[in-house]
Amino acid sequence: MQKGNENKPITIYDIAKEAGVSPATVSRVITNRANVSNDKREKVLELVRKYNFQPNVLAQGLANAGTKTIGIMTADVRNPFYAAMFVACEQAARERGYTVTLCNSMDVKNQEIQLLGKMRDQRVDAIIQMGGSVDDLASDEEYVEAVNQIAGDVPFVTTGKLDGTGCYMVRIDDRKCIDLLMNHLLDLNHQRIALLGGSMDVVSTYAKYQRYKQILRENMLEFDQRLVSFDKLYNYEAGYSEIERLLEEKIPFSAVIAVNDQSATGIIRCLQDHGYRIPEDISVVSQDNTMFSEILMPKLTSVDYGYEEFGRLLVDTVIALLEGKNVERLQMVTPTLVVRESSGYCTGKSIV
Amino acid sequence: MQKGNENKPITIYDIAKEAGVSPATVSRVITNRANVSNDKREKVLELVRKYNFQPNVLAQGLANAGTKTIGIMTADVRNPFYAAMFVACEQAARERGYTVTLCNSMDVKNQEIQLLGKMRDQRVDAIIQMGGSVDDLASDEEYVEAVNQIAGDVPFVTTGKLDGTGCYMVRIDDRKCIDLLMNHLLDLNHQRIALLGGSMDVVSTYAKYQRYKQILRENMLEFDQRLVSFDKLYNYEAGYSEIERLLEEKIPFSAVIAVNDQSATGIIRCLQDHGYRIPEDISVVSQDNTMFSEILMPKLTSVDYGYEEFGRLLVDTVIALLEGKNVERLQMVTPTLVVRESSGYCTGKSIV
DNA sequence: GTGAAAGCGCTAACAC
DNA sequence: GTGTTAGCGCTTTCAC
Repeated sequence: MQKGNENKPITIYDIAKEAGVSPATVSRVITNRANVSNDKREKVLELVRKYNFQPNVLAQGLANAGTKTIGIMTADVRNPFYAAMFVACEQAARERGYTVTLCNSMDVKNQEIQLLGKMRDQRVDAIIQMGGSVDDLASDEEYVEAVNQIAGDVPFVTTGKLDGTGCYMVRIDDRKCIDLLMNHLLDLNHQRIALLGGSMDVVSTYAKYQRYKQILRENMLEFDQRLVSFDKLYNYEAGYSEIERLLEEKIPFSAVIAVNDQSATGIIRCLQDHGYRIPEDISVVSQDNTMFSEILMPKLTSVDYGYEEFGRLLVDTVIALLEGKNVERLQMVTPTLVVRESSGYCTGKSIV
Repeated sequence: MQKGNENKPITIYDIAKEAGVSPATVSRVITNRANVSNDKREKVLELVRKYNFQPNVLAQGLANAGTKTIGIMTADVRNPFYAAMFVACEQAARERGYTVTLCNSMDVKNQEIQLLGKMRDQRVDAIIQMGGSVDDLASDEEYVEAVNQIAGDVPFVTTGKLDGTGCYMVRIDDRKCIDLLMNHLLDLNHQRIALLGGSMDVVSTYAKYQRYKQILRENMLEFDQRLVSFDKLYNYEAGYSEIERLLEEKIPFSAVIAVNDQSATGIIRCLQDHGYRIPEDISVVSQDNTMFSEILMPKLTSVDYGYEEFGRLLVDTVIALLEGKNVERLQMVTPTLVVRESSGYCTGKSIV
């Protein structure tokens, strides 16, 4: 299968000697960066195939030719959203001849900065960051500085934003997410709709909140501050405690939009713990459409981002940048709605 | 924060010049591989700190000093088990001054072989593989060859096994998993216990099956072939369809051991779809103790592996190997049982 | 204990 | 077009 790995790995010198050309010529054909006569090119290519030759990436990197690797930083791959995104990026990169390398910041800013440094030291060609400081509504100054300094000459693309850094953004259309969800719920006759989980310090959450209010207004529906979360996390517990708050304070509502699938899970559990049926009594819709959506009881109506295309777009953007092409600073990913079991028609005016 | 990154990155030559020593000496102190007089060492160290100097890993790698990176191959990080393991390894590696790099084989053998090659080309110092061909009961010949050839001089450690490769194994004690689960269930008066999901072509699953039969025998309980899965997958669908089979064929049982949390999810959903209550009617216990266990309704009784220590052991093993230490070929991780809501006392002889 | 110098494998001027 | 040569930044003999 693999040949020529018997002893020391093959180098361009070996190829050059056997082909009767200079190492430079070999380099030229494998990098495809200069003209080489057809016969020499063929000869070299033949040997490359024969020995299954792969240029040493370390040497290539050292010689300033780039490492063909993209550094990806997520907040935490254990979150299915990031896992899905990472795999999508990995696949896309693979197809384009790039390698990816992953690190998790665990949402700790110091760690983020350090990892940025690590990536630079590894000479990644570009960096993609998902989650962490790039989600901040107000970009952290120190982090901005770090990115400017460390990733200064390396393309930096993110699913969030980082004011003052010339980073490239590939973002989910947050407004559209809410449009999808609200229209679905309004069609089902819901009027008292909660918006639960998450924090207004996060760009996307804040944008969604704004859109939510706007739609309410457009539909002459009352906006009730108590129905929305302002400074919560994005996990199970946040969902659980927030819905419990509504229940305990007896704030009426018939539907809830969860900030993501994990919080939706907590919301549903709490509702069930309190004896409510979903969607008969209360509808719950969510965002992210991770594996949880399929697996929960009831299955979740959730907004999907098209992970595969999302990842591909991220990687394509990085590569376009690397190739010196002109790229839009901000690109949008359009979400779609996947309707499942957790949302239904609202019969009563509002429950609770 | 970070200093000295203004222009071109600092090199050992810069340090050497400023310290009034030779580059070799600088190298000696940063690698800590030879004796250097105390005053020079101090001087160098001071400058290293001053400039926050980090040696170029590419150059180090090229000079055959290792890259300080561990390649990790999982079947699919979107599986919470692998995600948890990866993060655990990443943390452990970080603490020991190593970097990790992740790739997903998607359980495709050709891909696995290719990725092995990619890792070699990246000059990883060692490889950790979790899932994929290392889970095969009968190791695939072609894959064995690939590992021997490609990863020949690179320490190779896995959570599975690979006969004929001198790989190192850090494995979960499969028998113990079943002991924990069976004892728990037997204590709860269950007699008809199903073993669902997974395939007997997988080492761990097979070992568990053997142990299951043995415990049945020791307790004078009947073994019913129809109660176990032999060639299924490890996902939601597998769980769902297997339990449905039992239901449709009216095979009596009062408890089921799921091969993992994902299949447990399918099992529970199917049971609920058919109107059974858990654990009142049927107990479901699982393995992996991933986030699903906490989040499901009911919460899952599941076997935990101690991800953090597991990851640490994996990484420690790798590093011990790299340091030329003597390491046991096979090390065991001891699982523990986390009892939650999905298992309860069996009142009837057996349900269905 | 310490420096000089060769070499790791590749790329990119620079000649020819 | 193609070869020669000089790095890229580090480690490691080999002398001293």
